Amino acid sequence: MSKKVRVRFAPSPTGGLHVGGVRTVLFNYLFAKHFGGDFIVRIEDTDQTRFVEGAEDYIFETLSWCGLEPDESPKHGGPFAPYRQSERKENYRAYAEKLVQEGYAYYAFDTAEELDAKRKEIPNFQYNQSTRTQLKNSLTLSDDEVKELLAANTKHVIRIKMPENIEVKFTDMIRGEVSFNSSQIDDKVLLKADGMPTYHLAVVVDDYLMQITHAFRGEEWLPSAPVHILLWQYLFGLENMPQWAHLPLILKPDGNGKLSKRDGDRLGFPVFAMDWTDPKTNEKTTGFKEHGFLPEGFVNMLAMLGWNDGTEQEIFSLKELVEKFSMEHVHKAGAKFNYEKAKWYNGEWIKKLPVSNYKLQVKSLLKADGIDADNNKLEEVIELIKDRCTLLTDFVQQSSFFFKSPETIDIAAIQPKWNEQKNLFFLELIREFELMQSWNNEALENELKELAAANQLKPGELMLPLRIMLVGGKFGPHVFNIAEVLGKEETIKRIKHTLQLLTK
RNA sequence: GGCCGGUUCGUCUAUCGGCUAGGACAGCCCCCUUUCACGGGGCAAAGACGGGUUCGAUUCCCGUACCGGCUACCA
Repeated sequence: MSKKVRVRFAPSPTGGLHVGGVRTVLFNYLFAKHFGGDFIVRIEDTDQTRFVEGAEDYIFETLSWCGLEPDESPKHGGPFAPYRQSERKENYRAYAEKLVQEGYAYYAFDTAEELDAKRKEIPNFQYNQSTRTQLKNSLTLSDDEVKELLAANTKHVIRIKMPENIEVKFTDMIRGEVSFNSSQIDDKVLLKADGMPTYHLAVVVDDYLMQITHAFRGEEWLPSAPVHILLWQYLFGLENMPQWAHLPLILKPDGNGKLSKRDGDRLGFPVFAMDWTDPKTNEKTTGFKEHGFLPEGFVNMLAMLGWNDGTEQEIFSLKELVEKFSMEHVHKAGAKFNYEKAKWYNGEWIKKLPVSNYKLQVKSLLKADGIDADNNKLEEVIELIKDRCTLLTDFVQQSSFFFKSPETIDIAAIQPKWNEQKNLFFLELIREFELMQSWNNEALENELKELAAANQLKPGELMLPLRIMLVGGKFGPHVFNIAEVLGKEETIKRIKHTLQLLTK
């Protein structure tokens, strides 16, 4: 590669960032960093009617959380500023005018209402080479009429004049050669009546101006690729065009079709990376982060949705992904999103990462549940239970009994086999526990076993009742580990409490 | 409808003409565990269909079917 690799992610700030979007960012980032290149974020806010307050900040917060920091962006600055298309508005008109002068585009004066009416009247109406001769534009109007309209500041757009019957082809990094016949493509608007460019013009101009070498985007863009190819040819030369890669789509888990926010709501899993509240409707959508995902797990899961390293390895850190990423192993077909597998990746990272990486998050999760956990004790507890958690939020349920007495005791689990002999045993156990000098896992286990033997009871009959007394239910790590962390006083208190419930 | 893309176990995927089609998630069974998980072992489960090309096709070509994307002065 002769030129420095430069890629861009070009979101429009219209709402929360969806997994498909983050995956596009990820592949951009991995590709750029693999080749020591730059990762640029450019905000495509050319549609002022769809602007949503806060969406841009949200995008950057999401990227930070994922560990995918841009090298250049409106937030990070850079030599090609500004990075917001609304602030680059002045750039575009000249290119559109140049296209008109050279005969590759034309002015169109039809109003949106007129075109809407056409669409109602004619099914599948398109503004294209067969219909443009009957519409109000600089191809049908005389030069004088056009000049007059322009001089009178008549609202108008600039449309590309699609050539007749030529093959437009390009080589996609993922799909190989893709070709289109220009006769099938309509005369897309390049410059809107408000003077803003459409995506089609803006993406070409800015990719050129920002010296983008490789352009990744979702597969839904494939049909408009020929428009972009032609613009490159007319404006900057095909030899300067970035290499395109159209990424496969992320599909809904059931049925078919693109994954949407609605699917998550319907099926009960997140679709956005982080919580997003729509400022207009106040509708809140929860994200992977708040669902208890670690950025490592989230990124790992996303990377494996459409890529593999050619081996059977599935767990990768970001650093490893950067090292190993290659376009040859990007899958062509769309992938159905599988939340169970997503959680598995996260569970693997919970087990793999040092507790210090996520201790603070668990702490605040507990706090939200009314538990103020001491740091040292929390770390001890997390070590004990992390193997049984796949989401950070699981820690609350799995650890709350370490910090406060269980709210409910599953007495039904011990009552059927409960008798006076066991009652006496536990009373005796309390006395023995009170006398113990060293309060630890093994000592406690030995104590219980010895006492059981002396009373001709099987330890197995006593372990479950003890667990229920301390935990409240049939779950959690080794019961003596729990007792050790709980300490003498609390352990005895909980045994006494349940004993009371049982003798009622 | 038109154009473009896609098609290997239920799901994510490996295979770059030699396959007893491998792995992972989910499922089922067993072991470990005096709870629940984790972990270990095992079982079950796939090349859409039809034609070519070839000694040999999951792999290459063509057609069909099915699925998806696009078809805005939205990105």
